[in-house]
Amino acid sequence: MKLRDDWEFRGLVHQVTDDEILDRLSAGGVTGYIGFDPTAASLHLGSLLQICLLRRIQLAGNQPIALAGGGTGLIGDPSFKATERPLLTHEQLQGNIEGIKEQLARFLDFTPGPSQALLLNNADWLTTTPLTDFLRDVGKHFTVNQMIAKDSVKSRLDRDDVGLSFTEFSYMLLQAYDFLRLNLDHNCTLQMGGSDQWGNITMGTELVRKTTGKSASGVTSPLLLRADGQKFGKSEGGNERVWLDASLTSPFQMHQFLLNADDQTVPALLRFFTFLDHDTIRSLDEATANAPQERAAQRALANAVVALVHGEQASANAERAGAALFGEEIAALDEKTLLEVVADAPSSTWSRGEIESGVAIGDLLVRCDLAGSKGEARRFLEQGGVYVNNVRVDDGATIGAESLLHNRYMVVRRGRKSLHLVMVG
RNA sequence: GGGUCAGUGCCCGAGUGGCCAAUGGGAUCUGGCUGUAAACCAGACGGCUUAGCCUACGGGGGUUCAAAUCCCUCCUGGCCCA
Repeated sequence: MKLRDDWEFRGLVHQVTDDEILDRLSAGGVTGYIGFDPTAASLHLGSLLQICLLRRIQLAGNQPIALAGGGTGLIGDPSFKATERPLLTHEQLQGNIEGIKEQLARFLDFTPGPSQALLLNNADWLTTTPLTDFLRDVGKHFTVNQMIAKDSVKSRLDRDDVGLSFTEFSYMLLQAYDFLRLNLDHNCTLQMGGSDQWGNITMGTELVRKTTGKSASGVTSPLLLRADGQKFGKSEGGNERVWLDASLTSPFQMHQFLLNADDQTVPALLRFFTFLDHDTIRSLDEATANAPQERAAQRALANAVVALVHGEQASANAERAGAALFGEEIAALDEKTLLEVVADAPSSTWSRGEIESGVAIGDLLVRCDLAGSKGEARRFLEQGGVYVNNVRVDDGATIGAESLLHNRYMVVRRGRKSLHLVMVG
């Protein structure tokens, strides 16, 4: 299977600077890079698509470079952002860089050879290049006229309530310089990224061409949208992203998130985020069409992605926990299984005395962090959204020792998916 | 620096002295229907010791019986001029 055919099947290509780049990648021997913004200490599900691209080119015999944006992170990418972003402190940035470098390293193969992955940090050259050299060598190749014409900043320039600082405006030059440096130092001839990076990527290919006289290529992947048009990657529990760091988004939560993917989006997710072969993907498409309630595609997706990010064991555990939580009566579980099922849920430890003397359900919710205030707790109760050990509880109820499972545990649930484990200790 | 317009609840955005905890939309949350989906329907959506009270309309001060609404000042941003 040639890379070109695979990528076309998967729909991974949105825009290319030149179509032949796909043939060169298919043949192998190309060095390509993707930059990762250190805006947080962990990468998220959206970045996983980009990570997979690096992995895909490596598997096809090319050299992938994962570039951590330690230098560009000091500035901030304004592409398609509605407002100016506050600058990260050097400390935050340093911490974020450490976090994402560690994550990136898990997905690529660093064993020496022609397609050995590299992990670089653009702070290494961006913070050491003299400003005057930069302006003469990089800035001179671009006109402000073309820079302000970019779609990525156009909306900011057209709006009459927010502006665009020079700092952020200059970002595209820094990214272009990254490409040039990688081209000169590592013979890198390809930059990939999400479709929002197209403008920045073409700045880079242009700079390489003008400086070296040689051509460089760019490939972008499509933006992933849910059936309702929302950007993919928000978790169900609010506005938080789905992180790759297990301490921010547990394997169980990630598994649940993917399991809940809607039918319209699953085919794309399977193609973007998994390495399953084409026949398997096609049969999963059919399964969704013929028996959507089985959610075979969602299950395969969740298992594959969690296994990729967190390992086979974590994936199996997450699947088992979900099955137990949504399929069986929680009170029937033995102690060991119960603890596995709620392993990811927040928990709190209570004294036996306070449980035995009875706790008002409203207070319980607030203390378990399932309600932000007593007023909110009352609302949940009135709406019938509160469960103790999967049994609905009414407002005014008092919870006592009789609710303890195995004489020690109590699973408090708000709504469909918000859990809390109460332990007597 | 000068002029001018603006800053409202998570976001957008009404409100120009009392009827404003503040219309509306979005997001979010809960329930219903389903497949632990989507769509759709219903409700909620500042806090509390909840027939009431407290805190809120960029910050501070003032006028008034009474201010998100008027005045002063400061901060922040857009646009125009220098």
